[in-house]
Amino acid sequence: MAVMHLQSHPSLVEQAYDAIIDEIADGALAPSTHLVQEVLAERYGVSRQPIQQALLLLKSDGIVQDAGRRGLVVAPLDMQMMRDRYQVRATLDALAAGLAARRCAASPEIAQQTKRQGEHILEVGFDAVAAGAIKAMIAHDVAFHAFVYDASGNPMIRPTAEIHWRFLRRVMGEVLRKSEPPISIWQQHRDILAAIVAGDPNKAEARILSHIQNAAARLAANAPTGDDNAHEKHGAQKGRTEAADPDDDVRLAPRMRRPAGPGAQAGGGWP
Amino acid sequence: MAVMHLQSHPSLVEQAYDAIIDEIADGALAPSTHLVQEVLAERYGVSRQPIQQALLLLKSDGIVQDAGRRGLVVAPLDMQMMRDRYQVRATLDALAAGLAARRCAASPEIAQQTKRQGEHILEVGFDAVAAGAIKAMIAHDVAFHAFVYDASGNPMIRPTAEIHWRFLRRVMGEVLRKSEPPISIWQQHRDILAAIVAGDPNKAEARILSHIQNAAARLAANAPTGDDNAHEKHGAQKGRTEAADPDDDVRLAPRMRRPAGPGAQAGGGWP
DNA sequence: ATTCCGAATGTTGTATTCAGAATTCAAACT
DNA sequence: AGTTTGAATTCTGAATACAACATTCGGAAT
Repeated sequence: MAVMHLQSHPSLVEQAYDAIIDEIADGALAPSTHLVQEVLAERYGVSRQPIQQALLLLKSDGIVQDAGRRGLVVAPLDMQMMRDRYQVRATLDALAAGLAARRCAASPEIAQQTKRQGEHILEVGFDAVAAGAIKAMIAHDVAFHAFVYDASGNPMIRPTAEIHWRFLRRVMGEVLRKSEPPISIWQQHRDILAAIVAGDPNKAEARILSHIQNAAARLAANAPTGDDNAHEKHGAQKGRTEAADPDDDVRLAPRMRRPAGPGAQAGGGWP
Repeated sequence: MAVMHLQSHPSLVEQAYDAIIDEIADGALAPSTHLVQEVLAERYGVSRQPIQQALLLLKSDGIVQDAGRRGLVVAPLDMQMMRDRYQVRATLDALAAGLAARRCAASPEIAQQTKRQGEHILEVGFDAVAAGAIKAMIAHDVAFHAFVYDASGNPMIRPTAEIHWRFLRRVMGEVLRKSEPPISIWQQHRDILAAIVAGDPNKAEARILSHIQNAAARLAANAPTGDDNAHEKHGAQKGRTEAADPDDDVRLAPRMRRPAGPGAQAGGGWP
């Protein structure tokens, strides 16, 4: 791969973190690949120092793990682990959807605003499906669920769930490609949003739960081969005129964030 | 504070991480304290390098945050945030308790083993309450809930919840000290365990939920003063013949862990 | 006296160097 | 031939060095 120079301001550590996790997510760095600091440093045109720090973060996430006595490897993608993470995410999503519904029930203004924001996300989501752009579909899926987390009014839900998204992202592309057209996903999103805006917590929870169980089942059905996979993908994708559209790219929150900005939310007391 | 020398094998980064988070948890480093790498490095007798990396990890946890243009500060302890984290934890604990109950219902052997392990934890927990040892009580409380996470059979729950424990630990001491004797906490633990072993998921979930709501309410009632607090504590505690008993200390999992050891769990497919 | 400019200082991010440990390779020995 | 020892190499963690930038302090100009 060509040497690309990173630039400062988002610190080199953050850039290295993002660059590496992206390469892992889309298979350019296959599971069980040995990661050598020097090699990565050279690839990104920086010293070993920021790479080492980025790897430390990745290791604390569990995205990479130490290999035997020396060095790190890309964590193998373990289907059981993915199911476990889907299950945790389901619980968190249900919590968020329920809270969001309650918030909408409590305040018409919030309901109104939630409706507007949600519908905008739905719109671009449907567009991505229509266009058949896999990466964009993933990005907008992330965006929809992040929207639900935020709509809950509990700012701790999003970062808690994001850890799992970092993993799930590794298999979502595969699943979307193999399974039937994902228009149903966005129909479910539409229904979830409707329940939230209508202020019906039970319905919102139930719908988002079945939505995620659906996704998990789809994963199980299309389980990528145990250890390494997703190789042709990268080559095949290179052809596709490299994402000019800025949201045609999967964006998670930057690794570093402050837990709650001043006045991030008014949040009523928890029942 | 005296210069204490850290030793290698648990890497200096990990040791620094633990040392700093401990000082934050028990108030030796008050909220909003400015953290200067050089100072910490000197205090622990290491170079800036491991300190910088430990701070990076702490920052990614949200335990410290950047202060304006330069430097880091200990995150102020925000009561709203604590409530939000309790809420997330409640959901995760309920998930774990429900799953654990289902597992017990499915297999008498597992139920038996869960019962034995759980009762042992209860025993030492009650002892700690009887002895009135605050730090030990916190440690055993952590141990009980970690036990429930593990009993769920979903190994992703524990690390997800542990993030929140790292914060909650900062206020638990305060709350335990101020509120009525925490014997009721351990009675609740006993009841939760009973429901799990009996294989009753609904009851287990309901009980652990009310247990945590209870704890959150206790926190709200004894909210430490907005920004800085817990100072006499450290001085007063110094007298108490520094924890000879190894579990007389709050132990969370080390920051670095592998997500799922080989054969960590057999875990049946999620419904 | 107050304000503005600039030098001195402090602090961080990044690079480079150093030391120790693990792996590899090869030659020597059985 | 197979095994074993040991030296060269590779790689990581930690220390030190360096450069950019922000803050502070002091003096000069108004």
